[in-house]
Amino acid sequence: MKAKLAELVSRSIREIYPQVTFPDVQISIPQSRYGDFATNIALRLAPQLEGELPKITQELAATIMQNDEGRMLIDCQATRTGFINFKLSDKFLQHQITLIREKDRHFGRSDQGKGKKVLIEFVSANPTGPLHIGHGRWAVIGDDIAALLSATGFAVEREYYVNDIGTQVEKLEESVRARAESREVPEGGYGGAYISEVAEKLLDRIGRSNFREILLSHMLNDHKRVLEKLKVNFDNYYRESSLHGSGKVKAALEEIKAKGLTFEEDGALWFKSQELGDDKNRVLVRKGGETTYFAADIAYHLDKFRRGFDRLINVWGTDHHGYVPRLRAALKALGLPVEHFEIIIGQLVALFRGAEPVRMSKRTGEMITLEEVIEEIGPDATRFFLTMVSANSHLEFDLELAKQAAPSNPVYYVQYAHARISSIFREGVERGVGIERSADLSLLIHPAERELVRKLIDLPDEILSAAQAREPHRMVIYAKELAAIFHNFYHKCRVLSEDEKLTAARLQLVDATRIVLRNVLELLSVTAPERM
RNA sequence: GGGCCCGUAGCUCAGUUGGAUAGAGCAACAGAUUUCUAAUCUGUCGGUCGGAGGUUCGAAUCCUCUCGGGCCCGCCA
Repeated sequence: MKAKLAELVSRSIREIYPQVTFPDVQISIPQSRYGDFATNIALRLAPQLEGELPKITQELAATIMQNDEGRMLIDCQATRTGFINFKLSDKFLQHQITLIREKDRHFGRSDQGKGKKVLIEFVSANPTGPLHIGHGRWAVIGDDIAALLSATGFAVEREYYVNDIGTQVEKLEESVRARAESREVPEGGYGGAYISEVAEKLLDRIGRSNFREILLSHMLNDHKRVLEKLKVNFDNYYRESSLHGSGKVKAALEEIKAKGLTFEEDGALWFKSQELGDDKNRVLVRKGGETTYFAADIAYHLDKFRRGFDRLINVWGTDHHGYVPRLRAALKALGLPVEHFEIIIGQLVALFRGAEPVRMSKRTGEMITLEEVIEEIGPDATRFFLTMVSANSHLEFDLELAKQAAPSNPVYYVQYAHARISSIFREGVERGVGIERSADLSLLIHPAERELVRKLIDLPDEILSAAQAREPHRMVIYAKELAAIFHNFYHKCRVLSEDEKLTAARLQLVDATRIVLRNVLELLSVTAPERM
């Protein structure tokens, strides 16, 4: 919709001011008292044109109106402040109901991505302990971004990088073995209660030569199992060890060496990351000859690009933000397109029960796991709450609120709108009233009806901008707003009534609403219930 | 000490990449159902956008400084 209007505006500008070069036309959604859409283009054009702003604005508005051959607009107002406000015609809006119902599941989707390949890596938690609510947040954000990109025409793969080698894994194994033999866990090992549980479960296999692999599979499967409860599924689990086995780490290091970007000091091999924007140089090969995690990660990201992805997106927790410059430095060193490598940093989650903070310290072992949260409040509320807030804001997650079947709980509020619609159709069936093939949509002239259709048609723009910004929380906001507008409509406009024609028209509107609500919830992997 | 994120209504947060008189939800208060689900709706109350400078026709948004909170600063991953 925005693109259509922008095109109309651009065409009109070229017509009146052929000599002017102008920036992309921005179409915004103003407060409803101004109109359905607006543009500030006259404000931005005025300095170049030397004319008076009101005159330019008015000229442009008049031309736009003339050029609107599709009769989208009923009004196009120039304001004194330099805006041009658009009002869509009722006829145009009413027709959108039909289009939405025709597109059904496809409504909102687009092909902007043109099938470009995107790899999104997220969670990638160490297999050394249970997932916590923070992991849940990165998981949901990553999964939602992937869904948004799919919906906008990208070929997306979800990947989980498994840190299956190195010091942490060794410590894990030592800790489990110690517990299995009723010894104290070694210094710097893992001491949580889950270690004992794992030890107990794997006790009969602890003597096997491949015990470490058994242990790793166990931990990884546990993560998979929990993530599946959240409806997060990965296309690939990429093992760090495979990079070593295939010689990819060595090869990557050779490439960096060949560029003269390494040096030796204290028996270690260093990467001159400082020359490429990092605040210090980093070790690639340790004194003892072992490569670092960083070295493997370089090889991993090189491999991602070599696998043919146009764009890489990583979702990391804020505790890894300091790692960003060195990895970017490494990609630069290898001549990879850093501008196609994005890292989304997700801030932490603070859990509450009402006003009481829930402690989640690893040390005390009293950590609430992600699985416990899902069990307590359910996958829908978990996903919804974890998506609700922008990734770079801290999230205060109130378990009490998320659990409540009350209007103050936004998940229920949105789902209830969908259930209500389903209920209307159920009641319609009882009364022998169903959706007709055609209806006179011009009967939909109530302000609440207009407002509802007006909101429905935003879905494609909302998905597109949320995808481009990698900000799934916008979809939650949209869902809440749409639900609010629907509930308002529901109170003001009775759907099933004596008036058969109006009933037929409203059923179509309500059906379109159902489609949009369901599509949004589906995008967020939250269920759209028919009854509550 | 340095880096990243945050600071907007009593609380939790939006704010479309610099535009109009800064918006929601919750809480509080006052109302609404002979009706398709009251898990709902309507209205009222509520703001020096942490603070100070600066850039601009225009700043919550950009720059500098400053205060407060979170996270990080390893030859761990």
